[in-house]
Amino acid sequence: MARRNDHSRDELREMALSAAERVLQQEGFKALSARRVAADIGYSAGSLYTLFKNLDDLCWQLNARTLTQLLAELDRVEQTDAKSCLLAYGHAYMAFAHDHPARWALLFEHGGSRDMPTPASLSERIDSLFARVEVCLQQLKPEMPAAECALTARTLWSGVHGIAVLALRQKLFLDQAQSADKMLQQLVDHFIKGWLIEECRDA
Amino acid sequence: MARRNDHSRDELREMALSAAERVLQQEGFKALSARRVAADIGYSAGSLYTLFKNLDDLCWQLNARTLTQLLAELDRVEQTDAKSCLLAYGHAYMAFAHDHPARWALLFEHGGSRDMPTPASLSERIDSLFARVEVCLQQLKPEMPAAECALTARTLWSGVHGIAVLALRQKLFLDQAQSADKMLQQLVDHFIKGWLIEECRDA
DNA sequence: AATAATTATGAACGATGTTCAAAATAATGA
DNA sequence: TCATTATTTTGAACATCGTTCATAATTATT
Repeated sequence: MARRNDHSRDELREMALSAAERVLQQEGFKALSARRVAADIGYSAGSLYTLFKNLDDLCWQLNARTLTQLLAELDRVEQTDAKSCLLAYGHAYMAFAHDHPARWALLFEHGGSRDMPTPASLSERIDSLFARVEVCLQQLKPEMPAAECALTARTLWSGVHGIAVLALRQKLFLDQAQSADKMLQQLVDHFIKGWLIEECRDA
Repeated sequence: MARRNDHSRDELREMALSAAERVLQQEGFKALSARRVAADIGYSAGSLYTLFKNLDDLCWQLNARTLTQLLAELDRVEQTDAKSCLLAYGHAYMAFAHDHPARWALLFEHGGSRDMPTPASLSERIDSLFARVEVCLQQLKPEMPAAECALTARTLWSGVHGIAVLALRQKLFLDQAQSADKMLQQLVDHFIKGWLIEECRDA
């Protein structure tokens, strides 16, 4: 029953999001609740609804943060050769998924219910991710029209994403970890090769 | 408070699973609850716990049914040419995901929390799915060792899965529906081409 | 007909998301 | 300095959730 003014509104939002990330990381998706997050930052559950419209809103904002962090990881890639760069992106992507499974899963499993549209803050970041892939592809095929470039980038990256999903969810039933790396290598390798080679007969 | 014996135990389980599927299909994941399913078959919530260990158990059994239905869809493919067959599998897979979004999503989003292992009834069916892909690949490269075949099948199918995921979740931000089909075509086409061509210089 | 075995119930428990009147504090103006 | 206004935080309340379990109601068996 009080105003404490210990922190600004933005500080509180930041604290709440950090707490939510901590809960996700350490105790998984099922442990994430309004009361839990509120308790972790020393406030009551009702207070969260001053900072966020509802829990969905908190998740959207959380996802935006996750994506910026993921993009930052991708930007640590230093390969200049286009294909090596794509592979390094893939590795970074899968490493991120592996290191932050709950947050990464939330990225794709949240908001799946109804027509609820993905907020712009998210779609911008996703586009920015695809843009990095497009740059690599453009480098491999300079004369390629932009539309094809966008499509191809999404095809290739969907493949990388799919490997990450099934590996993380353990739906592959091979001998675990390094298979995923091999698969990534295979995917990028064969896809790029097949994409570049137009001569050499139509198989 | 009574025994009615209107239906056998197995009939009841069947009714409950069907009701759950109906709820998922018509009202989405968030509408699925023990009380809802029980009410839909004219029983009380507590009765469900005579039929299933808990809601997770119901979901596992539901997923097993979903997978058998998916496999049946795949078996309607009639292409004999290996590559056309793979493409047809891909189309069938994505059509299924499109037509049964909630049940399909449950297949991959359920049980993601902890070390809870995928039950054998599920992993068997998933293996059976991969087996179909392996047959096609084996046909394209008869001399290929089984281990490589298994890995390649999973790589290719992860790609198909990834396209389905991102298309369904609308994380691609192209002009929707037919892009997914183009992407599928692109993926299978380029991946297979790149996989088959070993001569023709190493790009 | 009496007894045993089964099956369905609904109340109960703790937990969830969310709302909102009230309470407590800070800011402001006198 | 004090009264007033504006802001912030609360905690109780509501409906819902998964789950358990003693008990009631019914069938099966003796």
